Amino acid sequence: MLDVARAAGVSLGTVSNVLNNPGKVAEGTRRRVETAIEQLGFVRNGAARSLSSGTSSTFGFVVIDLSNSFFLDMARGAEQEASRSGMNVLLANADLDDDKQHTYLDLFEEERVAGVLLAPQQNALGETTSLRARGMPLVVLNDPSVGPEVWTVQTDNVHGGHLAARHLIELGRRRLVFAGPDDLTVVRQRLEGVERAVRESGGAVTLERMHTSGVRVEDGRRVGADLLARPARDVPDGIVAGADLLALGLIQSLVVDRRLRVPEDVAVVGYDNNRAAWNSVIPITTLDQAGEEMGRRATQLLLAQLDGSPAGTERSVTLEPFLIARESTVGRASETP
Amino acid sequence: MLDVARAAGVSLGTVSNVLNNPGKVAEGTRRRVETAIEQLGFVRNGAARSLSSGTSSTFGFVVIDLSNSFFLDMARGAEQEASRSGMNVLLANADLDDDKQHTYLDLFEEERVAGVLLAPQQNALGETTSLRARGMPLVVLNDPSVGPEVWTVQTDNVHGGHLAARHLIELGRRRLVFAGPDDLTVVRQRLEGVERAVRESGGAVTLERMHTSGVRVEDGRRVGADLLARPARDVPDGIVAGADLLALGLIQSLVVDRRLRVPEDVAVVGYDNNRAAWNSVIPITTLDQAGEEMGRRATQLLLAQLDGSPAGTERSVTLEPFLIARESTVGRASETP
DNA sequence: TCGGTGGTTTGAAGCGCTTCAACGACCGTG
DNA sequence: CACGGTCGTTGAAGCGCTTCAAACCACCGA
Repeated sequence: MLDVARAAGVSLGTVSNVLNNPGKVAEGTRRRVETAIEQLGFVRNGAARSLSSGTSSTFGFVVIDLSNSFFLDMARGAEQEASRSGMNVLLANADLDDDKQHTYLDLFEEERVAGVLLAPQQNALGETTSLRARGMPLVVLNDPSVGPEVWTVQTDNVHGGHLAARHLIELGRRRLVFAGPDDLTVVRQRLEGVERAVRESGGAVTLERMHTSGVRVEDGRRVGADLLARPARDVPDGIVAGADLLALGLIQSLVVDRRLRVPEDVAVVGYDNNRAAWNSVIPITTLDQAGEEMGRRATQLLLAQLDGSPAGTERSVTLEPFLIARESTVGRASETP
Repeated sequence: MLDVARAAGVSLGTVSNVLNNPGKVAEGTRRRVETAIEQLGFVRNGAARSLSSGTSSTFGFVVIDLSNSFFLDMARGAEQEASRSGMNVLLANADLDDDKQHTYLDLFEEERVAGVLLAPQQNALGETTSLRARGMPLVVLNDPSVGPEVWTVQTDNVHGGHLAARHLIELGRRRLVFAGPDDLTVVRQRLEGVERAVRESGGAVTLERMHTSGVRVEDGRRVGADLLARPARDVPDGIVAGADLLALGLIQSLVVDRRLRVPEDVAVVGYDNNRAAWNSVIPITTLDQAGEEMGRRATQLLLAQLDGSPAGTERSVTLEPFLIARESTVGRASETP
């Protein structure tokens, strides 16, 4: 920077002003400095800048699994919102590994980013509190298990489950199945919503719980094989899958076998609006959690924290998921993309 | 850090040594310092560290489109390799936007990361040279259009196309189609390989070129619709799709229609080994480009640059893609997962 | 007793920037 | 003509760390 100053015949402070408060510098001087910067190919040292000013223009986003398009949507939303305020978002993929999640949170803390977003494995409580303790602005996305002192953005999974089941019931389905694993809070909440919808039907609708060991495509295929092995009277006419990949595998096994038609015999609803859902042979009706919107809102909360949020600011945002009806429940005709 | 020093009754330099050269510090002293660090919840300031030492422990990876699992694989591989040397990888998603790509490259340069990985939109030449000019270590992945002065990791697309076509020919297919857009260098190279394989067959095999406007699922469905509209004698018995999503859409439209069976009537080969390929109703035979391996090798090149690479070091790595045979060509029996 | 030795610890000099009090030149005003 | 105000500009004081020459301190063998 000193070189630039010399080349332009001004002092260090002036160069700094050109960079940070161009308004304060006289037209001619500014132009001279800019030319010098250009010619010397000067790029200011961000480390020095943030050390000196104590601020940074980047947010860190630790994502537990970027291969899930839901999380990537969040990242995209965060990026959008951040760039509106001249901020950047750097991503760290924890790849389903708790240690990595930890490592990256530490890294962002060391680097003194302006704030941290975290879309964690379930139950990130331990780490998040230690960050907050050091006063690093933090927003947690999609983790229902954190305490009220943490700023969060979530979706209402119970409501989503309710919507899914009601959709099937309104289509005339009476024997429902909920398929999914036991060990994910969000899946349990979705089930809760389904159960409520069934209860509200006043006995007209039955619900069976099918357990899977995870939410992968294979788990879904296994559910499909199970259904195909049943006598006709035990086959449900509507299924809510705990996640899209599950629904995808299920539908695939039915489509290949061809004895049970989707949606004529069995209507299927997924959850997440994963890319997988729209790329399926039979596009899957699903609950959109508006990942981008979550990312945007989370970033807004982060910005609010930076501005020394007014005391009354709400720390927690809950978004309502909405149903996207596709072929897997309503058939080809009335598809809404 | 001064607080830590005082709390432990030592000098600043000693605390720094505990952090960076623990071997140099006497057992007892070290323990005292560590306790103090623990108690005060001290986290060293990365900005100051990298300003002072002139080094950083993080790499920046600018990815043109993280929603493509191929690129995510690269990121995963880079991460693996980097962590073996105690480095971290921060991701920036350009989201198919050239400006963002530019912005993030600038950001990483400002932040003085230890090195930059770039998996660009085609033809990133302009930017990469400006980075190299400033001496920032850089490795470009998967862009055939950069010059020889840039360190790169690539795959041999011509060879991949050749493998794909040979696979079909060996299965007895004689009327081939190559489907894909014109405007992607990598796709053109794949076509080149296919053409060579056809030429090598000495006239026994015919090749038709079908143009698509992109490499999305819809483009593939359109190809499928086109085939279905043809009289039987004009239907190919083998198709090489320029990318997996294309193959996916194609297969879907055939599966739903059911007049053409895959692979009995038409065998389909994709390219990329995208997640979409293995999650397809009929798992897709595809060419794996070993994204993780690319990420690992790229990181190795970066590390080599940091170590002041010995003069003779190869600057460019080309990996051979390999074929993964799945149902879409070999049917259910002989699937290799 | 004394210089030598090697393992530890110290403290001051930066790293490249931002910030801010202070300075100077110039203007309009009383 | 002196004076207070403005607008631009300057330069020095840090920001929190690493680095490294120098100091220190037993302890050893001569």
